[in-house]
This record gives sequence, structure tokens and C-alpha cells, in this order.
Amino acid sequence: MTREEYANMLLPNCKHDRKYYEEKYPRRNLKEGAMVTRIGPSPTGFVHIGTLFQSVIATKLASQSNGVSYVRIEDTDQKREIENGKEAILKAVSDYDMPFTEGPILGGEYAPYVQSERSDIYQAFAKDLIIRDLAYPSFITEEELAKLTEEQAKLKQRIGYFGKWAAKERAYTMEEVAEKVKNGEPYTIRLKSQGDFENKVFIEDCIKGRVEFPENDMDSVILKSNGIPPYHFAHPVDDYLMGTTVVIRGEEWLSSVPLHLEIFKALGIEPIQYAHTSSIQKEEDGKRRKISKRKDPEANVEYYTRMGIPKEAVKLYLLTLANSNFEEWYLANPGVSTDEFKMTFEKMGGSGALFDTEKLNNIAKTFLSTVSAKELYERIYAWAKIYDEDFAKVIKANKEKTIATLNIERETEKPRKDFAMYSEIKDLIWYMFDELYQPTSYEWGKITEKEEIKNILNTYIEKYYDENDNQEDWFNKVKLLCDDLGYASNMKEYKKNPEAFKGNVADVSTVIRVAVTSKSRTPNLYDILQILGKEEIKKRIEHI
RNA sequence: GGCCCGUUGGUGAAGUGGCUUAACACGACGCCCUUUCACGGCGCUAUUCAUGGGUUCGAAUCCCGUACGGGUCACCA
Repeated sequence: MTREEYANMLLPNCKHDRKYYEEKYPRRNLKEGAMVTRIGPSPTGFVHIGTLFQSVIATKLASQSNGVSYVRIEDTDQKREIENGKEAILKAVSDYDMPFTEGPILGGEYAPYVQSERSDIYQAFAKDLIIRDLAYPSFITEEELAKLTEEQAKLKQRIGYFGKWAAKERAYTMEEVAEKVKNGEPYTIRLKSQGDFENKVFIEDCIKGRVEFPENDMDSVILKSNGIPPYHFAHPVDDYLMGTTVVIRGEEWLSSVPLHLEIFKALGIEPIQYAHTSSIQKEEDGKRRKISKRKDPEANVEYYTRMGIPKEAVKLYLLTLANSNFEEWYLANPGVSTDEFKMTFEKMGGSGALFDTEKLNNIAKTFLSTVSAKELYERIYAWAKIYDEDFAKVIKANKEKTIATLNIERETEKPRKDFAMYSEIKDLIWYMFDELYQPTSYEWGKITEKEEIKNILNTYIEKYYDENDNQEDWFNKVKLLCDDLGYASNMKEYKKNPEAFKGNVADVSTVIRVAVTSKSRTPNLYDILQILGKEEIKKRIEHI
């Protein structure tokens, strides 16, 4: 039996050889400096904020260098796969306007972009390794492996399948293997490591700098018994074939670099550049940890969609986490597209950043304050249609009124920054709508006596309120009302001699404000009254 | 436990041997502006860069040790 026949026996379903695929997927023709980046999310049914973080970096780096960025679905673990998991990722990426240039939906010359559809490719490369005696079949069972680990732990030795522990299986002759295969024993394909733990290897990581490790000496599995590779083998093969120039991935992968380096070497491929990003962290009980999909709702991209945090704000925040100088640049260049910002690896932090909800909120508020009332309306409506149907109905029936309300103190040089997310807007403007106006309590200020409140309101509406007044006239009338009833219309005079008055114009304004909205804190009162209209105001006052 | 990464304020961070009495932004607090709130303005928030030692005329910045935090050691990614 030749080694080729041997390899064919081990991988009987493998249709092509390595050369076939290398010819099918020629090297990319790139301009000098063009970067090819990717994200490799797994369809676990949960789209992690980290995936979005990598996406921001990958797409930005590619676009600013006139390169390519693509999505590759890494679904080699069918146990974890969840129905529609792939779709959820693709949807999130498109919802957030990540400008990838190739992928499962976009297509591209290096398709398929889904690993489960590439198993023949991996087998072809594994076969090459078997032929060159750099990989071998392994029949060890999970139980035996667990026992081995236990034994190693007891002996306080390094844990893993390597060196003398793997010697027996490495030494099988082709005939012995053929016998086992004939008996139907399941097997994996393992790398026949040539590494020595005493030797050093290193990478020049784009973010972490030079990192040195002991060489890999583990005989890692490169093809599982179902013929599909684990990540460690799929990564070198895919990124080689698909022409990736920089692998951007989380720092949890840093430790497996020696293995990947050895696989590149065994395959006879130049290793590619790595950029290991630090993971987004979260603090709990004074302890930091990697943000967890179990415990932290904000780890899930769906959370932002549900809360109605504008996608632009999420991206902006991710950008500030990615590059420490982004925020300053953004502040210094108002109105300039973020496409103009030049992202660099130098400005990526080596340590993990704590996720800061306050900061995200601030970014969201600032962003939404720059959006027109009409556009804001459309955004809220689109959100509410999915997450708050009742509210959607109300604002649809009162479209102009809603826009007018959202526009209060908006078209000014320094617009209000009330809204950070669509989900909290209802709580902020509900009192403007008849349909929703059912106050449970009134937040009266200094003046609390019912009789006096009624007196102020009735005098005001009968003697002073005129819908046609502009803001200045309107406020002058409120002042007249004050003079009329013994309140100070001038704050300075009031401060000089508070005893001379029953109260001041602020107290009176508060009465009107609360009577009409039930709330003590609202945007500009004049605008609110204008939008509500005299009839509605009267109705609300009578209700007191 | 082995291997690897990290450590500047409440948070993100600037800082790459003297220009740092440690920038900028978020948050907190205070004052001012003001019909409330918000916006805005001003101020305050690290005598010190985890810690011990070393190199140097000089260190947050370079070197070594220690501590602490994180990651990883699967037929998961």
C-alpha cells in the first residue's frame, strides 16, 4: 500500500486533492497595502457584541486600505449549532450596516463562505498531510483520553496528547490501521507534531507586539471522526485559501498560536499576520471578567435592538473602544463621516476595556440630538412597531403632533439631549397624548394648596392665555398673572425681598406645567401648550 | 498547576527617558445661566501611574522580582 492509497483509505469520501483547490482559488490580486480581513462567527443562536466589535474593525481596516472584508460562518461544531443561528448573525451584520464585501449572502470568488460546505477542502489538505506523514489516524476514545488527562494531572505533568503519550498510536503500521478501519473503529486525524516544547516560537502580533511561546508539541485533532475539522485546522486552510492578510480575533486565541503556526508550517504555507484584540469586560462585585453571554444582557446584540439604542451609536461606541484616539478625532471633526477616520493597530488597547453603559448612553443621546424630528419619528415608529405596538398606534395616529413634540428645543444650536434609546421615549412624552394621558400623581412644586392652584389656573386660562401669542408675549402674560395674584414676576426682585411675595414666577410656571402634564420636569412649557392646544389644556385643568 | 496577556482616576484612556504641577472624553459632585428639566459655561475629582528593587543626573515611560486580574490547556469556537 502506498501512502497515497493509505490516505485514500482513511478519507474515502475526499473527492479532490489539495492542488485542485489551490488552483480553484487563486491568490488574490491586491494593491499594495490592501488588507483582507474577516470575521468568523459561530451560529450559536446568540450574536455576541464581540462579533460586532470585530466587524467594525475588520470592515474599517479593509475599506480604508481598499481591501476586502468577508464573513465566514464557522459552523464546524454541529452540536452547538442552532437553527437560524447563521441567519441571526447575517441579519445583525446587515442591521448594523457593516460594509463587508464578501460573504454567504454577498457571495464572492472564494465561496462557499460557510465552513460546513467546505469539508472536502479540509479533507484534501488533511490528506496531503497524511501522505507526507505529518498526520495520522487516532483511535483513542474520549474515555481513554479523559483517563490520560487525569493521570497527567496526578503526575503534575503537562496535559495533552503529545510525545510519549501519543507514541503508541503514531507507531501503528499502515496494515494495523487498515485492520482497525476494516473493523469499523471510529478515528480522528491528528497532526503528527514536529515541535519541541523546549524550543521557542514567536509572532509579531499587530496589537500585542512580539509574543513568544514554547513550540507546539501536541498532536491536535485536525479532522474529527465525522470528517469535519475543528477550528484549529479550518482556520489555516481557510485563511490561506481565502487570502486573508490579517486575522483579527479575540485574545482568547492567543494561546493557540503555536499550534496554528505549526499547522501552517506542516502545510508549507507562510503564516499570516495576527491581531489579537482584547476582550470587552464587565465588572461585577468589584471583579472584572470577560463579558458573558449568560450573565450580561448587553453581551447580546439583540439587547441593543430591543432597547432601541441607535445602531450608529453602538458603532460609534465600538469605534471608541477599538481605537483610543477615535473619540477625540470624532469630537474634533463634527459632521465628518467616520469613514475619514484612519484606524490603526497602534491605537488598539492591549488590555481589556470595561463595557461602559453610561458612555454608550451619552453617545446615543448626542447622536440622536443631531437627527431631525421627522427622522427620529420614523426610527421610533419602526422600533415601536416591533417592540411596543400600542405606542406605535398612538404615534401613528398623531404623527404631526409627535414630530412637533420631538422637535421641541431640537432645531437650536445646542439641541436637547433627552433621548438615548427609542424604548425610553414613551416614558418621556406620553403626557402629550390624550390616549396615554392618565396621570397617577401630580408632581406639584412649592404651591400645593388645591384652592390656590385652581385659582392660578382659572385666572390664567380665562384672563391671560392666548393661543396666538408668541413665546415672548406668552411669558409676559405669565408675568402679568403673577403680578395680578401677588407673585413676583421678576426673580431678582423676589430674591431681594422674598417675604413681600406669595411666591415667584417659577412657582407659578410650575403649577401650569404640572397641571397640564402632571410632571414637574418637561421641555419648554410654551411649546407644550402650543402643541396641546387650548381645548386640551382646559380639559386637563378641569381634571385637577 | 503549565503556558500566555495585562495592571495610569469611578470608567475609556493620552503618555514611547526630561515639554507632565499626568491630556481628552464619560460619570459623580459643586457653582453659574435659567419659568422646571435638559442644554451650555465654569470649577472640582490621581502629590501619582499595582508593588518592591535596579539602571540613570533624571522613569508612568527601560530591566528584574512579587502581587493581583484575565485568557488558555476539547473530536467548542
